[in-house]
Amino acid sequence: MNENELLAELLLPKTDKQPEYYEELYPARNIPEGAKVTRVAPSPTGYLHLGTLFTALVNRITATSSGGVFYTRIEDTDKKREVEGGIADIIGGLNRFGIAIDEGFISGDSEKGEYGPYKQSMRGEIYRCFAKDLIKRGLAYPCFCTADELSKMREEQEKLKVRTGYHGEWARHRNITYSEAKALIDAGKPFVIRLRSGGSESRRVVFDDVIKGKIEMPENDEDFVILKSDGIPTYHFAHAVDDHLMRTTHVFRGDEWISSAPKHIELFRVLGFKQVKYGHISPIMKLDGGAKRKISKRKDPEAAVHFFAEEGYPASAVIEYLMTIAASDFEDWRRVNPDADYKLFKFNPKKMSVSGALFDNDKLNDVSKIIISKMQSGAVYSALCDWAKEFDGDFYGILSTDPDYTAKMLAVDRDGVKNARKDIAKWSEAKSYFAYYFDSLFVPDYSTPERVSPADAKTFLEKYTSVYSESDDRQAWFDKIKAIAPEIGFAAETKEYKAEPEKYKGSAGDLSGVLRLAVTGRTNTPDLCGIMSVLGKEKCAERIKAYINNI
RNA sequence: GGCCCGGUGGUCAAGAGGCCUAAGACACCGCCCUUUCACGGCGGUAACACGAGUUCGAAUCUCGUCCGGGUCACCA
Repeated sequence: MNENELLAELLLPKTDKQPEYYEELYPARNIPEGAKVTRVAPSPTGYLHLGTLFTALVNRITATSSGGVFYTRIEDTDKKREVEGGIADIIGGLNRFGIAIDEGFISGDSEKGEYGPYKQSMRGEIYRCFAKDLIKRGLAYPCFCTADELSKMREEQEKLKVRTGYHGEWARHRNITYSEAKALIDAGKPFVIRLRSGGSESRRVVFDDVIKGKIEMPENDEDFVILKSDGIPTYHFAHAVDDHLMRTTHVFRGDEWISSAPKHIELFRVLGFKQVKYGHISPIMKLDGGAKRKISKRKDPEAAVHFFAEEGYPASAVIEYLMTIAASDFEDWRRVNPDADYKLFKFNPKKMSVSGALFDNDKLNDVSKIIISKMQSGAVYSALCDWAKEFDGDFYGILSTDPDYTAKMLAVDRDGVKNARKDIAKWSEAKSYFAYYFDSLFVPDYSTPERVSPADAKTFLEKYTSVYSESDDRQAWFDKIKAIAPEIGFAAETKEYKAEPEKYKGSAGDLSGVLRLAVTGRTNTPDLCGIMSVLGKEKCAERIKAYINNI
């Protein structure tokens, strides 16, 4: 054995597999030409965040568009930051948003697929095997520096105004010999394994980012850590080993990774792996005061995807909105395919924005309104109840008191209508939106519309009450309003009023405004005729009476 | 500070030297339609960060400035 082999045995004595073993264990995937293999590799240090969902979506749609595979891998190499239940929350969240997972973790505690294990903490031997191989080939070595020594070194570098980091002359253990290492190990000193970088700051690495295009940077020359002192790999090393062995073709990840791409590229090279393609995604931003900044899980409630569930945005609305950010040509496609599943959209990473998009709540609302407006009342009923059950128990109690009534209420202006209303954007708005259907939520408004005096309103409502019949269809219902209009100085037709406004006090439209106010306490509601028929004659009469008595 | 990435209306964005008098969507405003509210239709306000250069011609190419973001860990 030569010195390097001796060192490898000394450092990782129990690791006995060769890289070839894993290469054979995880053969090239049998997928069509051009199919892309992508993944999302969350670290269970918190709950599912918007950025992770967005990244997952982009990876998912890339795989789907190319007939490839999308898998999940858990990056739990940092035990200190791990959060209980994190995996279940993240994977469960992905599931709820309809991000189909072909392989890897499909729930909080189960995985499937031939390329596992899909949790990094279960892959220790694999990393060690590749690290050992690097040591044997003289491309990695142990470093015994303590955190303290490292920070002293850093201070010194800062004082000298040289680039900080463990590189070149500063790489203290770079030339450590077998016997030196052995002495330190025998003395019980902990160590990490560092890459012996062959890079130079004066040379450039160039890579073609599938989103951002050509990126050119100085080579990595840092002897960065690949195996931590507990034998667990750093992100960089795990990324190279895992994505190679799992036969990933494309890695879409947050653009905060751009700066470490040279490290990754060097790793792929020394390990003899085929370089994966990178697509660096710009972060979703948020306006804070006047400044744009990356959405933060600490400051912004919408950073945690849970927020959208609480607000009651349909999961599909959030995805639809994210798609509009992900692909600039998505909305064009949507116009042509208004009802198609977004998964059919052919995603082209070149159409992704290179600068970070500001999270636009107005746009989300609009997208969500469109989605809800297209739902039939049955679907609205179950989605609304599901939401209320979880987030607004009182409202759920109200909704479920009389399911038939609730169903009828939701059908107004929805089922069998050509152009459905774009009204509510999220279920949390429903309570106030539908308030007038329930006495416990109803808030009367005893004002009158602009062109209608309280006296006329009273007269109109008194006349109207005597002729109203619950069985009136829309036409009959409105004919009755029109019949009364001329009796009190209002035009029966809007056109008549507009033609000769001085001749009338207003039009039948204004009078229906009175009726609306009396019955619903609102100036803005869906089809009033439909509402009144759901409410029932008695309830309507009661509200009208109260209104008359109070204006 | 070094190194990267970016900068077109309030927001998302189209744009690959002449087709730009700069598309479309959201928001906002107006009009039309309309029983109300919507939907829909039509229209409007509003942008190439700045400065040099290259070119007959620049939103587009180059350089500089400014501004924003990211990153410089035994975190991912």
